[in-house]
Amino acid sequence: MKIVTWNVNSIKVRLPQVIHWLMTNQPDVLCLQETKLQDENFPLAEIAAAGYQASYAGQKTYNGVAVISKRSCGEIISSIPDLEDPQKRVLAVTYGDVRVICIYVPNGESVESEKYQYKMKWLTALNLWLQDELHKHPKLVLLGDFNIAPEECDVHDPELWRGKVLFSQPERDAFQELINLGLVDSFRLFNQPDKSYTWWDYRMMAFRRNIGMRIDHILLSNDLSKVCTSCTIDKEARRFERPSDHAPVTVELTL
DNA sequence: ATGGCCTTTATCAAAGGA
Repeated sequence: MKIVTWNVNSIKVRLPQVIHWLMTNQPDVLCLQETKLQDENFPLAEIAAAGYQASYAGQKTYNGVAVISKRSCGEIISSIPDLEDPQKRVLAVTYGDVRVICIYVPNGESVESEKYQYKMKWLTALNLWLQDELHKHPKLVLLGDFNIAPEECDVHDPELWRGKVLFSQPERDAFQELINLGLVDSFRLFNQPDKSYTWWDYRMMAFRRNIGMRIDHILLSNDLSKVCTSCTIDKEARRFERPSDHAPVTVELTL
């Protein structure tokens, strides 16, 4: 089973790339963030023509998540219970006994901003909800754009980013608290190239200079980490014409 | 080096992203 996360930064603009990527890579499940469309505008027909189904929770202009898959899913949840939040950032679906939770964690803007407070509150609510989800679903995948670089090696210049949003200690602690629930960062189960990142700023020729951060993650419950055979970042997608600023991340599970 | 780019909605820029 091949499961992928990709922040596409507008499904409308990136649709040709998403279709191309689906046809080329044939994942079982592709989770998208920042679709930036209302549900009535979701390009279901084009995705169906590629042989896939889709569930989605979108809004105008901002945020929005979707899960595209070959199989139909059950048990959909599109918000964190017990969190009052109009922003569309969560989509949980089930395939057999595998729970897939696609998330788009708030960016936070800067550590001084109200958006940072919202981010931290959001992460606390996510953690509480995940405790329940893990009890209900021992085979669980939590994946998406976390907007957190967990370790020094996940940042091109840790000294420059120390204490800054995406790499501040409270955010890194919140990430660790998710790990402490019994989740594993699948990327670090395997030897990886140095300076592996999933996001590069559009500016400053950042991609060409590999000035990036690893902020998109696939966390696996213990049951699934045992059957994980790879986790890879597809840098080729960042080289596409008119690319997203994020690259897709893929895990393979022997299920 | 604090900004350069991209997307959206809406004008003759602004907001948000990370």
